[in-house]
Amino acid sequence: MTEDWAGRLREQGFRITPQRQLVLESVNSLEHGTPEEILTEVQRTASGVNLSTVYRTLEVLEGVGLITHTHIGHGSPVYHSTDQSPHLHLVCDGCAVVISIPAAAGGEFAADLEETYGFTPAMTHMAVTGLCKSCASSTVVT
Amino acid sequence: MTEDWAGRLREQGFRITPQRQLVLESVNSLEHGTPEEILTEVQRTASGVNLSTVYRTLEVLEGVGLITHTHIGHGSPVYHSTDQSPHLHLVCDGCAVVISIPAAAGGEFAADLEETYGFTPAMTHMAVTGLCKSCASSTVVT
DNA sequence: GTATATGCAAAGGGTTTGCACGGTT
DNA sequence: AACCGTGCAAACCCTTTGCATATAC
Repeated sequence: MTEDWAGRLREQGFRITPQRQLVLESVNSLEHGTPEEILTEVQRTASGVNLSTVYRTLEVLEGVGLITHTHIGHGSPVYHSTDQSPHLHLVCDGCAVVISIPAAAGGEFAADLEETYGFTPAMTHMAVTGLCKSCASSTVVT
Repeated sequence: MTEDWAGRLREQGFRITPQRQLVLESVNSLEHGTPEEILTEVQRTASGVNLSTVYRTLEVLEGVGLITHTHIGHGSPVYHSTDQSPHLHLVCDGCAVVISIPAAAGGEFAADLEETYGFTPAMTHMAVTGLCKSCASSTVVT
């Protein structure tokens, strides 16, 4: 975990609270946790913490750059520490498995979009959906 | 609009109703409409149509292959006719503009994912977020 | 006539917000 | 002591569902 997470918060005028520490630790340990999952993890240590606190805390932690989130399909976004090396998410529409791959894998595509359309993609922010190997071979087309 | 939309529905055992026609027409004319927007458009002709009907109808129309949807960030998905040539969506985080580009633009990237990870992406299903040219140059980083 | 589609209203998931209390600084 | 952060509950948005009625076939 970012060693100076507390300093990071203080610098920007935020206070250090047990909730913030616990949420940050949970984001780290879960790796791809939704707010609900993060709450559950936090509550293993501090059962009184509220879901709204988790949402507010995630916003703060993201604001100071300690975490980011990715939209992985229809449900809640998932959060991860910015300690992790930047990665893209491949989400299988069949079995919902999430494959993380180095952000560099999208480098050429990103450069292309930049050049051709003047658009600077943040490809880590939205997952790429599709079918994983096993689901592609056993696909049932409705 | 797909000339034989009615046949397409009938073939699969669905009935032809004014609502289905109106929803399909609205999806066509709006090009990137959310369910709510589609309802509003439909209601210009038939004010009594209900939002739940729109949802159910979109599901049916997508099921028979007349329309598809794309997730464009946090809000509701947007629907488009399958008559349109397949395209990717670039969505600006700054001004929310949606740029449609030929699906072919992602071909190399897709081939790469396939080869390296055995993953077959459906890149038209999730938008690519990022910053458009003008927002990239005037970025206010909070 | 029969089964499907619709309208309505209620319920459901996920997220945000107002407010008073409690904790950090 | 002042102010920020939290818990709680209510509100909110989007979507789905149960049910009785209406409609396409």
